[in-house]
Amino acid sequence: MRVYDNLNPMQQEAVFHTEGPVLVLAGAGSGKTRVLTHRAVYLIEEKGVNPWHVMAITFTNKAAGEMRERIDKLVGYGSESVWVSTFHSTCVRILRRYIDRLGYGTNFTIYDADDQKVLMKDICKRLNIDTKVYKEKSFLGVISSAKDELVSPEEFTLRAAGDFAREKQAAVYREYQAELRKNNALDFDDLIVKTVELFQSDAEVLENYQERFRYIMVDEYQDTNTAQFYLIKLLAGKYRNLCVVGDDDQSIYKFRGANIKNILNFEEIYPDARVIKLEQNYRSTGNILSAANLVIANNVGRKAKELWTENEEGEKIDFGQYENGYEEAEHIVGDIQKKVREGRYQYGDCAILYRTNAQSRLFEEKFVVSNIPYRIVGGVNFYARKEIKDLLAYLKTIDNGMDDLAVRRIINVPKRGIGAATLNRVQAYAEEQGLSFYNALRMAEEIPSIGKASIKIRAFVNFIQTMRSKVEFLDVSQLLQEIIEETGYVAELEAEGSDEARARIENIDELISKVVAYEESEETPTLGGFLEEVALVADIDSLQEGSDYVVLMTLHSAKGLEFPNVYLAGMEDGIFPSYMTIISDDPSDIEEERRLCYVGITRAMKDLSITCAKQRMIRGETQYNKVSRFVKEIPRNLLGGMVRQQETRAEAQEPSGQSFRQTASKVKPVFSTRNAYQPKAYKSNSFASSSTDKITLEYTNGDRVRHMKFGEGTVTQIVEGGRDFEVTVDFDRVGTKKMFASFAKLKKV
DNA sequence: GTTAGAAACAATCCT
DNA sequence: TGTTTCTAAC
Repeated sequence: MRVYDNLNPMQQEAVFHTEGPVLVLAGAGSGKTRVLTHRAVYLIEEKGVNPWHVMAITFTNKAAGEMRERIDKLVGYGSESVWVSTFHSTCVRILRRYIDRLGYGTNFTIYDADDQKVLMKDICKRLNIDTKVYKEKSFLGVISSAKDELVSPEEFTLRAAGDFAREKQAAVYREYQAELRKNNALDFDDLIVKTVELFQSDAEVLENYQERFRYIMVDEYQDTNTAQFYLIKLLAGKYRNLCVVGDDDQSIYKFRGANIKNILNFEEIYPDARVIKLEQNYRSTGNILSAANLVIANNVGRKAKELWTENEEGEKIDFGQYENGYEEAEHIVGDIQKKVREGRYQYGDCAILYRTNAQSRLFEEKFVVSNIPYRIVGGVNFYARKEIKDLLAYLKTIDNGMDDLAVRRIINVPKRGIGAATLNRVQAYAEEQGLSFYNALRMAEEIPSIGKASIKIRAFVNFIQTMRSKVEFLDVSQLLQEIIEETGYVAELEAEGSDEARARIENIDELISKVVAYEESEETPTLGGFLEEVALVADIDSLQEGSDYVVLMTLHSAKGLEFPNVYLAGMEDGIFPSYMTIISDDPSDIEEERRLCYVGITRAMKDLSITCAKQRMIRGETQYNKVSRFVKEIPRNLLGGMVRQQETRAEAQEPSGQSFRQTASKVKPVFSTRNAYQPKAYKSNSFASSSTDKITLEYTNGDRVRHMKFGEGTVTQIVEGGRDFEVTVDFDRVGTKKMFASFAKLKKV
């Protein structure tokens, strides 16, 4: 029992109590992942449970990957049969096997937010809905919430009777669902909903999985929505060995349908549940933890618990208010630079957290100019970029001919001279004949009044048919290469020659390497398998530990992570808590923001800095914001830095006509970096790349190279340092800069 | 049918 | 400020 000796008594109880329902209320940094992994190990090694019967379910691939790794390390034999997966991947796996019992094809496609929007637009047009009055997005929101709550189109319709607006939504929902079925596609929410439907309608399938998953563990239980709740309830229905781990204080996904009652009422649904609280925090210093406790204490209706730690008090929390967002960013970047220079931290120890993705831009500019390696998590997903979606649409079309959306996306990309008028005729014909869009294309010659366009369509169809016939013989990567060749997609971009086109080509190269990586990681790689993986990756999944770059992300993305040195930026009323929650008439909205703040504070291990700005540009307008109310909930004695004067201070003054640079010096505290803010030279076009390949340089001393931001220049020096190169370049426009090759992405010209 | 430039418009957070 | 949609001219 050696492994378990490192656990504290509460953790041990959670690990050893294997039979029946268990609720583990695990505060931030209290070692819940350790509990989960050790529990899996205990089941297998001490209780003799077949690994095959053990399931651990999470929300992100990253969390699942970490858990898998740790279980593999601890379990001697058979750990690979433990089912460790996310909710969505789990459901996809089940549906790929059995969804034909619900009348879908098992090669269904998964629609992302973009696809949903395109589809919805189409539906609104068809139902004669004025999208100026009723927005597509609001319909999608309504549908998504309905699905989170397991409300079917039929039930929605019943409930809507008598209410004009609701009836309209019901009609849209019905149409939307019918269209998905026609395209043999599922949206994200459907993955869960359809699995629950399957279990409810097919006792044989349910029984099959109940038998398999005799011991179930659920991570981040406070984030589950109603559909996920039923999914778990059904699965655990037979053996009832269900262990859920969560923290009501970290419930921050109400907007996504998370139902906090799932965790708050667990004991009512499972009266025999054992409840275990983990309250010792191993992550943060005393000061940081006190701040977190005092902030969250302002919420009402929580499960009583208070974190404590044996760690030392540590540094005070550094607070600073700055004139504007630029100075805030400058200070933070300067502070990181300083701490790294002093050897206190590496770049990889530092994280900047903010409320909205838009806030990342200012930091990015500073990092680029300062030549500090950084990585932004979130924002536009790699797989949502135009060029990537185009190529994926080709693969999808080859994989599933019923996915009209994919076909429409690429039929005229690259330009084939097939225009809207022609497509409308094809569409009409398809509807008339009850064909899918693609099948209508195949019969182009039959379609009246389509004329010469049918020749162009024929060429496209032939291409797709040829590719389909090759699926069996070619690897996915070969398939992709051939698509790129035959369509001339990259060639067209090369011809264009703009910076943007070059960036796109880089992305396409990265897509190719991702395909190759997929083929290497999988025993039996398939086209469908790749598309599936792509549909389910989140940006956070690609964050790898041990890489030395500063990480920037939203507070939401940061949940579950920890960093030695954390910055909470933009702590202003109106930003955090957000404007939306301040004007909301539901007071619980503010509480959710406060929980988000709690999550943010508890990410920090040793150093925490809180910053805000007096004025800030939001969508071209200057806003003047007060210091966040959450900051005021932290007592002064825990704060260091330039604090005090701010609290009594009234609103910021009128903006003078001066530029930011000039007003800067008078308020700028501590670390005034020498380089004043430089206006950006070009449109920022940096793409954070996740490739980890060992780099080789395509240029040497004296070569001409191009940098995304600095333009062209001449290489004057290359110094090898570890697994990277430090390159010195004399740029035509901005002078000499030193940078790391892996980060600067220099291109030989 | 395609393109570029102008006008309109937008309010977090995400698997 | 940044992105999407509309319009007009090729």
